[in-house]
Amino acid sequence: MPSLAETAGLFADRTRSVFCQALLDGRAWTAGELARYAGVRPSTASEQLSLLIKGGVLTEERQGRHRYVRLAGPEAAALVEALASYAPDTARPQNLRESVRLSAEARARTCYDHLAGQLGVVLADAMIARGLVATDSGTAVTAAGRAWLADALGYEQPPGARRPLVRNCLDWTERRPHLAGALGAALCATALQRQWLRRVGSGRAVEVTPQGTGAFRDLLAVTV
Amino acid sequence: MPSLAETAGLFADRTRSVFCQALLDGRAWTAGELARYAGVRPSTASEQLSLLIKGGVLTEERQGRHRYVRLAGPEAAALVEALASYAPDTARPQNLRESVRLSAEARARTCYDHLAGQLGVVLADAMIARGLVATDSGTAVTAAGRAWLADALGYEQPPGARRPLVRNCLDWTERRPHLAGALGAALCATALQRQWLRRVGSGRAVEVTPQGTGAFRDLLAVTV
DNA sequence: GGAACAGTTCGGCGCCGCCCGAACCATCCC
DNA sequence: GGGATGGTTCGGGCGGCGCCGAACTGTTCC
Repeated sequence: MPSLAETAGLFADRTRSVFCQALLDGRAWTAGELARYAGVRPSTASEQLSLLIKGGVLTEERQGRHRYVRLAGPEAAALVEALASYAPDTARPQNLRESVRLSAEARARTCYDHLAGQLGVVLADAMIARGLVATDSGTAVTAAGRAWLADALGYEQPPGARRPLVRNCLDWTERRPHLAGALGAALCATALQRQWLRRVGSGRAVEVTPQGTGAFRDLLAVTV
Repeated sequence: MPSLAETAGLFADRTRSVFCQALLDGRAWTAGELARYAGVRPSTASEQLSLLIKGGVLTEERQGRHRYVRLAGPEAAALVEALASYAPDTARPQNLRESVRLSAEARARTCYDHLAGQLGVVLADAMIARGLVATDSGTAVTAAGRAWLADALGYEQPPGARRPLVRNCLDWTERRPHLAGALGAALCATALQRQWLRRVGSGRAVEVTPQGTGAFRDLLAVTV
């Protein structure tokens, strides 16, 4: 059994922590993707990934010449989330503000590059209900979904893209899946850019703006 | 807002992690006590404590020439617990075993050097009910409690001891207090030594042995 | 005032950890 | 087979961090 210091040490490095936060989307990334994303050489990424795997934070899956890694499980993800969202609130008195922040994050927050919290779950439900995403065999974007994506968000999947368009990401507060993947990321980016959402406070919480309420109703027939 | 790596770095050191685990008992320790406990010089302890305070993990309270520190709050304690109890379970398939481990820890586990979980709470209730511990003004061991402690556990408070005999420690799973302090530590140590309890698995879970069931019934009139 | 004690600050030392480049292995594709 | 690509291993360099001892400040007690 590892000591507290050993476990913490796994995350106490910029590169490794960036890896873990990227993997919070639940996907399996290749070593090269992570290296480029974190801005380090492949050799460095390889070493750091091996440490995280040995420490039980990640698991790997070899396919041909690729090395896919993902978070080892919900506990690992919860640990990453807890460490990432730990806010010191050095001045204890304002418990009120702290609880406001936490409930704001429960309502709607970003989960690395897509949306989570109640908002993320509601949007995922709506897209499934409207037939934009199919869940019968795994998770896939339907033809209607692709059209919607191009039409509503102006997003076309770049040719040769590795990242799947859509992927379930279990929400650690809601315990229900929301949508990650390129679709989730595009939706989140568009919503922030067009000011359907704006970030509140210094954390990861977001809130729906008035025009956002209208946009989400028009696009997905949901009230948020 | 601190980065994941910064937050993790606060715990990624042997000395600082030992401090945090000691403070899991909910008490306020002085800088000198922690230094002796961790086996480092006072100057080192002073520096490391300042880092933990600046990082929002601990809070300090100066009284005369003493510097008392304690965990900053439940979130900090939860983080320490999560990091300390993170078990890799590298082989993912056995989700069953994992859930068994977690429920075993909820029933009965060690909280650094004393007992927590449902078992810890039940024992604390029994000791209060039998008048061994008084909770009217703070928490204190009664005369009967001292006699019981000497008689049942063979424990005498060493002269000049700093550590209080008993102290409430809020349980993060039960949300109710159990007993920490020298009493809790002595009880836990005795129970393990006399095989009233034994550790199960590689985590912090313990289970009550058959002779333990009898011992706890005889000592405290509780069935566990 | 003087002595004992708790804690802090500072300089310096040693080690460990992160990163890179280069060389190397394996896989895929033509 | 040959070339391109993904990944690993190894040696080396550099920086930072944790530790200590020594000197200092502040508190308590006689």
